[in-house]
Amino acid sequence: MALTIYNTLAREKQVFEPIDRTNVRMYVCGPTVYDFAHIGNARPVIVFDVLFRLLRHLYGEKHVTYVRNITDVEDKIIARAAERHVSIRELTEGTAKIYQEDALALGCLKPTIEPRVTDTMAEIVAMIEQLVRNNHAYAAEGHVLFHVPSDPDYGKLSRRPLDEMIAGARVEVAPYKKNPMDFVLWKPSTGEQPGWDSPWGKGRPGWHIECSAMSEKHLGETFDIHAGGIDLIFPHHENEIAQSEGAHHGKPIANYWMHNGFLQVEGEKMSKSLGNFITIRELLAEKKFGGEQWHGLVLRHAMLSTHYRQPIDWTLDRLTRSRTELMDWARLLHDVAPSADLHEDVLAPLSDDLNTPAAYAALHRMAAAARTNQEDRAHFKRALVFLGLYDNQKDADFLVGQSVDAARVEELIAKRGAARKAKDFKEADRIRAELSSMGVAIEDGPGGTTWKVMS
RNA sequence: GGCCACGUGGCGGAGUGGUUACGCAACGGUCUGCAAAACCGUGUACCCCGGUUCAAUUCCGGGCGUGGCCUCCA
Repeated sequence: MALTIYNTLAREKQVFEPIDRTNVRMYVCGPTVYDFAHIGNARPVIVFDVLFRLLRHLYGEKHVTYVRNITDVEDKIIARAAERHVSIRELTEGTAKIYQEDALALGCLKPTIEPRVTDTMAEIVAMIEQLVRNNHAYAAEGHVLFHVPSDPDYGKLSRRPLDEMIAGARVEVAPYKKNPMDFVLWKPSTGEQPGWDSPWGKGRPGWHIECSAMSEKHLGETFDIHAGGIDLIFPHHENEIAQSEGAHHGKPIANYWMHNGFLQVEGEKMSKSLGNFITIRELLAEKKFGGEQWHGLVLRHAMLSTHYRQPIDWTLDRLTRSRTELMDWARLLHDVAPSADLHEDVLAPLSDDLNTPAAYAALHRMAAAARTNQEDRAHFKRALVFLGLYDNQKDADFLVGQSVDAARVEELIAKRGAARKAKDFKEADRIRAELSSMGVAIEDGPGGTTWKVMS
């Protein structure tokens, strides 16, 4: 089965052909750890985790290297640390830890490597020196800048003509820039600002160079897939290409570029000013969205119900439905042993540019079959586990922060059973209503009365 | 202002130059003390206007709407 990927560089779907089948390499731009990650940040984390899982399935677990960086040097970090009167280290360590916990709660596998900018400083300096030697960069007033006109291919990812960008530039151009488009590779640090020694004095890296340096360090000069949010296409990814390919004499940095679409909340742009800004942590642990807490796998299920390149509207309705469905599946699959092989009906749509909604159609067929057949249950469970959507939870586990007194429920069910036996249906219905008011639904089946928590 | 993406039935959401997924909700039925679950059945949608074509939701052009980038926000 051929894997096809929509390559932003080519603006078309292409058959994926790895450089080295025994070491397939992917890089995803991770967070700048100055604050909690929001739900929009969760999208690439989840989506490209599915890609990681798929590649591991296709090429073998030991033959895929997934790098997701943590950017722990950046001006927003400096500002935030000063605001809170904590050290930069304290801020970045704490934020990075929460990010990693969030990713785990969202059902994501740990990346192979999670490099930090602060551990990559020597490589960053070396790459900048190489760019200077290759006449792609110049030093000026303690800064080192990438000279955009030195790269005739500049703009090939975002497909923006240079002259147009310069014309549209709204920022004041720093006087030391040879060209308005030139961007910073290294900038001087003074006073309290974190800094590292370099040939250009004490300073710190610009925004884009860290990804070029970290990807080269861990994946080599050319690797297979580079991914991130669509808003990173310009300028971040464009500049990464310019840096890496400038340093490596034109060798491509990555063969395939993948970008996930944007997320909105209840039909509006998520922003602090609109008051609809929502972090992953708030969804998981606080009752801030719809007055409820949400299980990480419910969030994952909701996120994957739209194709990754489409815009997604993050709504309460979507989460509620995702939870209901997951609970239904859990009732079917709890304690079922998964089958060894992954069903082709799920694999095929995933292999078509991660078409998760089409894969979900297959899951629904499998769910229907699983209701009557043990073998189908095993296949269905295998598929859900593969997608990271299920890890043997009970249905009520997906109702976070709600608790039901199980002993009391069982007691009422027994009383109702006695009333039914005595044909006192009025009393039986009263007890049903009482349970219902507790949020418990009951079902009389051939094996007795079962109950579930209503979502 | 420039560039780009998206606009599918009540809702979510794939996909396709002709045979129109899938899920939720709704409605009808079987079953049930009543229900629920399960099962069976019902519902012909593709923003607007032109164009190409035997045929367009699908291709092209224009418009409208929503969003993104151009301003170190994924």
